[in-house]
Amino acid sequence: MATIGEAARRSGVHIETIRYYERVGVVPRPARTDAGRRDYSKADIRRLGFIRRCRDLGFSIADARRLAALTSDRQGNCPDAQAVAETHLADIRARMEALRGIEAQLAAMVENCARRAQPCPVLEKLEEETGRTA
Amino acid sequence: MATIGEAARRSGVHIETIRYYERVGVVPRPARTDAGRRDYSKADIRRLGFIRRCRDLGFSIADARRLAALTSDRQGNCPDAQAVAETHLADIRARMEALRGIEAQLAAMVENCARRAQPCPVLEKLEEETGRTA
DNA sequence: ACTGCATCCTGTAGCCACTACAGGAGCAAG
DNA sequence: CTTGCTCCTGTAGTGGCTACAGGATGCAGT
Repeated sequence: MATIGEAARRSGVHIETIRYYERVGVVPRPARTDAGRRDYSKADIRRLGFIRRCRDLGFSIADARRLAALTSDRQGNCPDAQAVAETHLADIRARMEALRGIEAQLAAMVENCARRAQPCPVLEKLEEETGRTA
Repeated sequence: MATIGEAARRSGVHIETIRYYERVGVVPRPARTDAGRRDYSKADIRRLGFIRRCRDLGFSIADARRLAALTSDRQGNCPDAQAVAETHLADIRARMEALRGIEAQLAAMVENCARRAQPCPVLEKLEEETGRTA
């Protein structure tokens, strides 16, 4: 059993974030000491680490909650976990695609700047009358 | 001179977003009709389109405001616009890098799922005791 | 026993860039 | 004159934290 500070150190989740996770129900409420302080079990701390790894991989809190709920019976729910991961992977790839497009446009603008083009290529491009990109 | 609805259609910025932009001061307050309705000039609408193109390229509102302020005297301020664009480009590239790492990890997990690995590779990976990725 | 500091508690407000109402007023066509 | 569209203001919600304010507790050193 550990204080919130120890749980934070061991799980890699900030104290304030741990309390936030508790508030939104993505981690269960831990035990309390007689004085009313949070008291974390090893399982609690493992759960915090699980959520952090989900977040590091870009999963939403809602997805992290879903994935955590699947950890109880592993075998049967693998298709569910796989579906969550695949949907997220598709989303990540879409975001990369969008960034690639932006990157290309910005790179072109900056390159024209380097060529000392006149007038300013950045502002020229932004003043262009275009339809929506998105 | 145009209503907010026309300005929205022509600039590609939603009505609610236009009012939001006015509130945060990234576009100037437009004229008003006698009845108190917003009345947009061509310059106003151009400015809205400018801001939208900035946002489409991922610039923050603060950057969009800075860039818009530079449009008055073009030649002299090109280095300023270039600096804003270059900083943003670096940020975009960093984000792409982060997504690439995530994409690789997710792709590996999902691929193992396809191989019918046991136990569930997605949950296994998330339960690993790791140091922080970020 | 007392002092001082670290850590903990709750609750609230701020961040970004919108988005979604609620509740009301005007305006143009049939 | 009614219907339905657009417009107005103001406020609250989204996600995922982060940063206080203002107080209580715990523990080490003297």
